[in-house]
Amino acid sequence: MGEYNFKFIESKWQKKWDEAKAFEAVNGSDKPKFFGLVEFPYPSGQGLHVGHPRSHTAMDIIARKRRMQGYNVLYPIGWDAFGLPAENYAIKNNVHPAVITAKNIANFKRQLKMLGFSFDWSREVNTTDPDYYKWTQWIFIQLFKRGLAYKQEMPINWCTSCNVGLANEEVVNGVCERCGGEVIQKRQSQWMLKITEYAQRLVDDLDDIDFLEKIKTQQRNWIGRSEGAEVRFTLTTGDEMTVYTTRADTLFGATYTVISPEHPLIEKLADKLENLDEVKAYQSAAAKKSEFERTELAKEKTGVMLKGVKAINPVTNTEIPIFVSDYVLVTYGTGAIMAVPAHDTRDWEFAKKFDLPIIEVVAGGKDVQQEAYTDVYKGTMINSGFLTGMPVKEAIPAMIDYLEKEGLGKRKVNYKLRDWVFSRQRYWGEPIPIVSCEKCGFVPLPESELPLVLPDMAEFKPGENGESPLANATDWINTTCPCCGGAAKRETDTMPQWAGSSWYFLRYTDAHNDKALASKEALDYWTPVDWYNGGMEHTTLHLLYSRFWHKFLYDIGVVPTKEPYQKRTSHGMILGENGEKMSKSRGNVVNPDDVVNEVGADAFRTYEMFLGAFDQSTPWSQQGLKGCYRFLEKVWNLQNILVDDDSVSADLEKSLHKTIKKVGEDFERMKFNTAIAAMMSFMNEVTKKGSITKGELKVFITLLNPVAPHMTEELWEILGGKGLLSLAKWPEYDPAKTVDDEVEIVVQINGKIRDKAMVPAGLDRSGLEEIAMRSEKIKELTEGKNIIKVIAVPGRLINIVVK
RNA sequence: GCGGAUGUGGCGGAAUUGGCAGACGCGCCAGACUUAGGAUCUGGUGCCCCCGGCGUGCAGGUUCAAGUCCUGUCAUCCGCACCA
Repeated sequence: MGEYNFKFIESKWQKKWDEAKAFEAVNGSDKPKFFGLVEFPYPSGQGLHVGHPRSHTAMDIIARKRRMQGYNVLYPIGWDAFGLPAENYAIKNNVHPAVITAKNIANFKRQLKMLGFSFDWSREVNTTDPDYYKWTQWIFIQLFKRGLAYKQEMPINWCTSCNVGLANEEVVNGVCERCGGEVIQKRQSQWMLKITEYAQRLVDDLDDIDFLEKIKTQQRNWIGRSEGAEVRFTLTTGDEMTVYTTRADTLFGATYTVISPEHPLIEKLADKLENLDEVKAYQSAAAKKSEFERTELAKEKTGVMLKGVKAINPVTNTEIPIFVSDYVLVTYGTGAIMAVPAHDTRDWEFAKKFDLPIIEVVAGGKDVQQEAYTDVYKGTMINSGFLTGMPVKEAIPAMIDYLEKEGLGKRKVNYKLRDWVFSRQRYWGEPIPIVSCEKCGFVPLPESELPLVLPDMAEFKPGENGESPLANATDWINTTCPCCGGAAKRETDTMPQWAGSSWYFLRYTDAHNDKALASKEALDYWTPVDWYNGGMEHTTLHLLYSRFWHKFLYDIGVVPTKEPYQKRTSHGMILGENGEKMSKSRGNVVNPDDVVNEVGADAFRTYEMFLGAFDQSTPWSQQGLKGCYRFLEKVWNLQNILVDDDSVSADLEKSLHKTIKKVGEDFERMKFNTAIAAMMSFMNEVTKKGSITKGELKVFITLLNPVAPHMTEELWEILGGKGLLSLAKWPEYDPAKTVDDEVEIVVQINGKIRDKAMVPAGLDRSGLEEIAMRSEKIKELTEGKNIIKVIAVPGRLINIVVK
């Protein structure tokens, strides 16, 4: 027997799998399908970090097991390759981003191959490939044609030092990620996608899919649905303002109103305002505040009262002041609120600062002069006319009914979700396939002209005024209008990185189709994705965006399902050995290349799955890694005690069947650590026994194969197994052989363990009791005492309660 | 502030419905083999005042029985952050 030479074994089997096309999924198969998905990586210059293999190995285990169970498995991979780091690197080093991206992809590919994942490499996709982004552009055009993509002036992040527009991701703690310069808001025309149109469906359809509950919760919170009412206030000038509230019940307690600094009402009332200068000054001060300052100063309320105009509370008919304050957001509701200081913390703070009246309309809290009482579930209405005496929960609909009847307001649902800012003033992204024509406005390219290829440029620094680098590609920009044939200009903004990743999983089903993003047959067969594992950090970005795009594609008949992913799970982070997040600056980064070089891919994979609970963050441990290597080496060395016999021996049969059951079930629940622990236990038992038959070892390495595929494949060959182990049959267990004939039960007195006994497995309560009472130890301890009660739990314990 | 977690030996972590707390691995201790050991093998390893007690962040409660259920409280991490 040779030594455990993982280097030789691993490259040998990787080559064999490639040659045999062992992991290629089949389109047009009549087998049941399984579509397992992991997030395709952004090919960064740093190469793979240890977080990638955690997710990839987990899904690889599931995919390998499914394959052995007879499924037609699609486990694909690709590259989410547009994005800022490549572009920034390109600017700094004067290399084209395409060059650096190709180099990074080659490195990532080498690393992923070295880890032995059972990806179907024949379906590899790359978001920067024109054959791919042709369809990203195609989807954009469909969105545009249906009014879901529109251009609007929006504030963007502007670095005052680099003189350049920044994506949100580039603004860290309110300053420019690259230079640390101050970031302010600058208005610029931007492409937007109407994700808000799908808000309700994005919430509702969560009920039908199998996502981790915390993922659903996070998406629901992000979408932020709230039910309330819009209420119309008449002003003393005869004008009107509409406010949004979820607490219509408190209208009797509204003692002032507030509008946001950007609210159009200010413009409208301009001539009537006695303190217009003061108001204007406040507006411009608010506009100048950076996002950072606004959140920094969140606690301290500021504002200005509009002089010369008041609002009339529609139920009390009292005149109440109108304030302008930046604690009210123009982007939510109507940009105006009615303030009820007695029952809203923010209004209370504002009222205290400006010395405004606080009127209690819900009784049951503490003194509202001391703090706001905001509980919706308790409390009774007071000082509220026809609502007085009602509990809050009834008063809310009662008030809305009244407002609707009187024509003073109406029911209204609002969402926190905003439309998606889809423009980036950047080079390294998909060009937006729209031209702007003076006569025809925005015109989409005809589909026959796709892909609109990103022009090759030597200079891709962003423009002076926050324009995209593409603004310098004059030959490319100037074109003719597809509609009228006149002179027109191309859109110079590109799409964000989220564009290509919003539909990539669909492309895997039919990766080389040049007629459609994928054929109908392929989509019908493969979608939805059965199981998608990825990081929590994408929950309100990629995961939400791609659900939106998928629903849109469903609406226009491109995909057959409402939801893209049937099941979504998430893995915890791997921390540095010191328990901190891995980062270059902390110097605690573990490089997969080094690990594989030292202990091999199989030990690396095993440790990544063993180091802790899959869904939780856990620190890396070099010693722990060694432990997994030792385990594999011991498995390898079982050859030393091999008995040439294809049957399973009587004394290992039960353990083997129990292990099959445990490993299979634990894999499904992503309890990889306990599955591996069970295999370690089995191996320890074999070692203790001193021998293992060929038959037993074959079953055992089949179980281990999804975790450590190379070594088990080599052993399979040594044992004379037929074909590839990776394509062999997953073992089944006999439930009858997973239960012991005899079990140890404990005998307790008053809940404390006093004795143990081996009893037949099926023994009933009275049988157990009899055995317990016969025990010498128990006799002794219960002597002269009063037995009050005996609790017997078959298969577990007997508890004798004495006094 | 809101939302979501998490808290168990020296360490990473186990523990379906409440039913032997500490599986498995690391580390540590002892022994074996060795010229040698950061190799390998064997045995041991929660704590203590050790014939008996005590132990799952802390304080209570329910129960024959609580890591698990209930009430309160503290700590740490993550996400959102003036959303009316």
